[in-house]
Amino acid sequence: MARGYHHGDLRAALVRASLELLAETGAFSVAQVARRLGVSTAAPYRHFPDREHLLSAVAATAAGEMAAEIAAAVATAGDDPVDRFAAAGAAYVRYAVRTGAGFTVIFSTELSGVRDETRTAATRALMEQWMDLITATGARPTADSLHLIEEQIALAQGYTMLYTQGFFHRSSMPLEEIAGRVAMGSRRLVAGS
Amino acid sequence: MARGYHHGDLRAALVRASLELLAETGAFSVAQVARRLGVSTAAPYRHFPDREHLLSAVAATAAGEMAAEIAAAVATAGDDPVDRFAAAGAAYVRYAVRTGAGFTVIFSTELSGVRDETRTAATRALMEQWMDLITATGARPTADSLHLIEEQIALAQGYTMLYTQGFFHRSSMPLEEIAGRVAMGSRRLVAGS
DNA sequence: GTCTATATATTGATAGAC
DNA sequence: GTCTATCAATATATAGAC
Repeated sequence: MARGYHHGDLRAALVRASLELLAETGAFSVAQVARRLGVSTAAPYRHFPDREHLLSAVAATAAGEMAAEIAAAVATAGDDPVDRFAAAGAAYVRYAVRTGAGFTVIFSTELSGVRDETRTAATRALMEQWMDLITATGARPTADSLHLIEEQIALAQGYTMLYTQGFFHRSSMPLEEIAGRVAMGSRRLVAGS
Repeated sequence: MARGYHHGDLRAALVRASLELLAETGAFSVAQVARRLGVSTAAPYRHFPDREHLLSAVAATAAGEMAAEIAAAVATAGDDPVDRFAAAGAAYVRYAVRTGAGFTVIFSTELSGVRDETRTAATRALMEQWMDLITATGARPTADSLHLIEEQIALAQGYTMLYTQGFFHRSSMPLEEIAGRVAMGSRRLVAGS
């Protein structure tokens, strides 16, 4: 990837490289993403009008991937609605830690001014899928389920942040242990509601 | 605060202004803090060797203030250990939202290279105070209490982030409602452990 | 102890060559 | 569709005047 690098699909490569950058540094800049691909800092602006629109495409991709990973985790979790709900929480933290693109990216305030139909469709699908897991546990459709999803997301995102911020000693605390904690906490939340 | 502004205690003022900046923007830069006080961008470097040491002083102050607010909230919560534990969670989210200086600032990875005795003492005192609340609930000293404090912090920090990121509609969701959710969630965590 | 001025780096973004 | 070159903004940090 030295010089004069030409891409078949730079647009998609920019999104992928953005996710890598987020995973490794937690930060995002158009210039760094371009450098990572060996293209000039001007190249991204042929595919996205500005930084926020690239970030929006990243959020859309992350929302889709996260939804897919949650669906896969839920599928192997059996039939018990609580098991499935807990598996979704664990899948969230795995994806968010691995990619650096949790809800802080997917629902970033920086994106509020960007109209992006692909992104809104992806985030809507993600939330609807999640909601279905909750109503399956027997929570009443509106009030209960909204509280429950908020609590689970808060717990999962909180663990994600504590983990990525180094609040836990990562050597003695593998990611799977965090995932297990979130699954366990999710069960308690359902039981208590 | 126009020009030629002279300070009695610029060092303390820099810390305060940093907390204001974090509260308002969620970001931090030495230059913005200096501008906010009407001093040159060079002035802070007479009081702190670099950006990270100022940030460390901010973290130390935040840890002390948060500990004081938690102590005050716990004192008015009565004698029941679970009530007191729940009050601590609510106090955390109030402080973190209001100041922008939750655990992401107090335990920021950017500070790992800064040796600052004042900060480490403040953070140690904060955590010990918090631990005392948990052991009072009857949790076993080591394993249980560590899990419980982590879960509560994750829940509280997760709600803080969802709130500040605008995931909730702030108009229909006042801070006190978030504080109440965290208190309720804390009770469930204790009950389930 | 604060100022002005400056060095250096990085960012987002644009103009114009190829 | 990508490049080189460039601009304006902002950042951290330092040197030297007052």
